[in-house]
Amino acid sequence: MKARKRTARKDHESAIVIAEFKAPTMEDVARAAGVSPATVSRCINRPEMVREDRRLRIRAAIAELGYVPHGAARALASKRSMTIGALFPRLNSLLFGSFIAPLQRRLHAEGYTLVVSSSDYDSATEQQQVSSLVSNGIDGLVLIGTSHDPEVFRLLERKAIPFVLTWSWDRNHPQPQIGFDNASAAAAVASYLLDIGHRRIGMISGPAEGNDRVAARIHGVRAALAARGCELKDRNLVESPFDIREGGKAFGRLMRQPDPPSAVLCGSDIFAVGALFEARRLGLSVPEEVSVTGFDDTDLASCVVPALTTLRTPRTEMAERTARYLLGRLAGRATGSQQLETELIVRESSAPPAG
Amino acid sequence: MKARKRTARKDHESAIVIAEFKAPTMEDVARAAGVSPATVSRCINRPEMVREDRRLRIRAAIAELGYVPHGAARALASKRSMTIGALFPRLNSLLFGSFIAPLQRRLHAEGYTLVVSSSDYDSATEQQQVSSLVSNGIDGLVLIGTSHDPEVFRLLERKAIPFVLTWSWDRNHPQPQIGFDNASAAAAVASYLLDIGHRRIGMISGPAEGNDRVAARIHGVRAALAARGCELKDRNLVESPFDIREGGKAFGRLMRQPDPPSAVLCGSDIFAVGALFEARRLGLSVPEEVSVTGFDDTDLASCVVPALTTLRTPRTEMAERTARYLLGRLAGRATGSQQLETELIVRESSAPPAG
DNA sequence: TGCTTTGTTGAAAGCGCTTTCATATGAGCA
DNA sequence: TGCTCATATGAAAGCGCTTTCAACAAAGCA
Repeated sequence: MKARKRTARKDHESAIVIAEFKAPTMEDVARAAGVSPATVSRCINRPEMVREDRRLRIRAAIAELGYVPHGAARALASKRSMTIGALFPRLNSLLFGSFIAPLQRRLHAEGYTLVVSSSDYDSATEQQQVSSLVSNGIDGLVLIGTSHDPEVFRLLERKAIPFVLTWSWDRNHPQPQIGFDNASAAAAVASYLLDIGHRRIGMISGPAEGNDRVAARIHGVRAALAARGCELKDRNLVESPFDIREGGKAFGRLMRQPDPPSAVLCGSDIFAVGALFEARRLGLSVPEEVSVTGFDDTDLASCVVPALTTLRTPRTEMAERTARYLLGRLAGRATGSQQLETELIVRESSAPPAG
Repeated sequence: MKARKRTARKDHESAIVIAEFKAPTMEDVARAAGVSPATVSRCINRPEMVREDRRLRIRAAIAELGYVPHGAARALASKRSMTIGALFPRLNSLLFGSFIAPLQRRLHAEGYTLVVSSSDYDSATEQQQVSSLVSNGIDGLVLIGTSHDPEVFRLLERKAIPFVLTWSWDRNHPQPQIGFDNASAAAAVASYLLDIGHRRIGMISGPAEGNDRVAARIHGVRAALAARGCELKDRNLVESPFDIREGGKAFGRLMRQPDPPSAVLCGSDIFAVGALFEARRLGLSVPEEVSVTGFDDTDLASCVVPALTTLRTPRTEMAERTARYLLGRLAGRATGSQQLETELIVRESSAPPAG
């Protein structure tokens, strides 16, 4: 297992022998098992092609030498890296448990490694990251939302890398998507609030610029209100960074108006949780004095007191379908876009307006 | 840029010509720029070695062809993949914003890609994941905690892959570490509670098995209590999965005892937040009737009402130092273990016991 | 028995880069 | 002018694998 490196000194000086570890290669395994490297390779990749006795010998040799295949060499020779990339605008906790984790679990089960990175809501960074992922040899890519620089798609198509857009669904978009309709999901929440009697509705939204999901949610709320003869007044729509504390501040701003909304529809559970805490600080009781709704149905939503009325987005299912889609594409199967359903979860934080 | 693939049919049948995209290689760039591939390679990796006029020509060719280097080929030839692995027991939100994100930012700034994965608190999975990471060619590895299978270290040493253990600090551990002393951090919280008069102290802890950080925290609390003539009774120590709701349940169990603790020390902010909500449900006021402390000082800690007294762990600094350490090792610089400081943050959720 | 078919195997040719190594060029100096 | 030295370049040899391809043995068939 050790290779000896001889550093010979001139003439009669003593030779210095340095022992150093050299990672075993496939050739070493082949030699140890008494077969050719080609057979070792087959044994690893398509074991059924190798006769059983040799297979066992090879496996024993692999175990004994502690052989670990060289991924780069493999990728170079086979033209597939067995890694999938996922590029998110930001790596936040919301994503994690419910989307990235199942995605990676599913991919890993098929032998793929998931590489995640973030673009920080910046188009140039996104391009650069996609390029870096492509350079790293990803076999497939998961993107969030529909709005991306055309250059990104050009590169992916050029390299023939399968990709899929998630977290949104837009029937007019040409690219493969696996997501839900943010506009109608948000509209459902708004309609619910209208149904139980609210007319003065406020909204806390993420920054809409460059974020199609956020924009769609705002649009959905506006549409739902308009359909019932209401409107979302500019002063009742406040954009805030995705952060609990900022959500609280936004809520404060909304509620300190002379004629505050009777219900605040939050574009994210993050905001709603912040709003709940802020309401408590302001001495406003939820839902008696003001209703608050969230979006996404994160873990927190059901833990919080009062438990949040929110819109459940099918993140885990989305992750699983995304994995399946990509794996399918990589296996040469053609699959189409998929629209997923969302569900309004009514809990304790919403009620008909007082009076 | 298109390669033409001729599928010739026999004899006089017409030939079918299929145009397909072929990603440009370094050779294509070299040809376009009128130089050799070697020069293109140098232009990418050590631009100062290439004369300016050629450098410009090469860059123009790269841009024009949309050339993206082939990472696997690069890794194979250069023997470095420019990726760093990080293996966590679980990918939870806590880690994300405050540790993984800064780690990846720092590494990315130096041209490295971070690959994260999780072992699910399982030693076999961990080994397998390390092996997979090594196979993927990581140049360095970040591990959490001190307790790992010797096989893991063997493999890393064998392949001469620099690694570092984080989130813990144990002066008796031989491996390079960048972390903090969980035992004394937890002891600090316990001492504080003792200082303000608590004697009946309960603790909600994560599952200690196979988790050296959790074990150290319990140990620290025990030691601090013992030093003041108190003890952590078995019935006052409850282990719970890392989950808000479970934390709440654990709190309920603690408080429903005939002689409940006057302060509950939580081994994680997660538990403390759950405890806060549960207290509200039980009609217990915090801190008047029971003090609650957290651990880590996550975002939530300061947002929650009442704001959490907690122990701040230096996650971001740890990430930065971890990155610096690994980058240093990769640059051939030798660096040592580093112990980081923690800080007790007193907020609203703790007060002297009633009466 | 002679033929085709099926199942296993090894030799060898790359995959797209990096990195010696040798060479060429021009500058610096005497 | 003739020499050395520093600098910039290209040719070519791999990096460790996968994957044709051809070879061969064993099996099936007539």
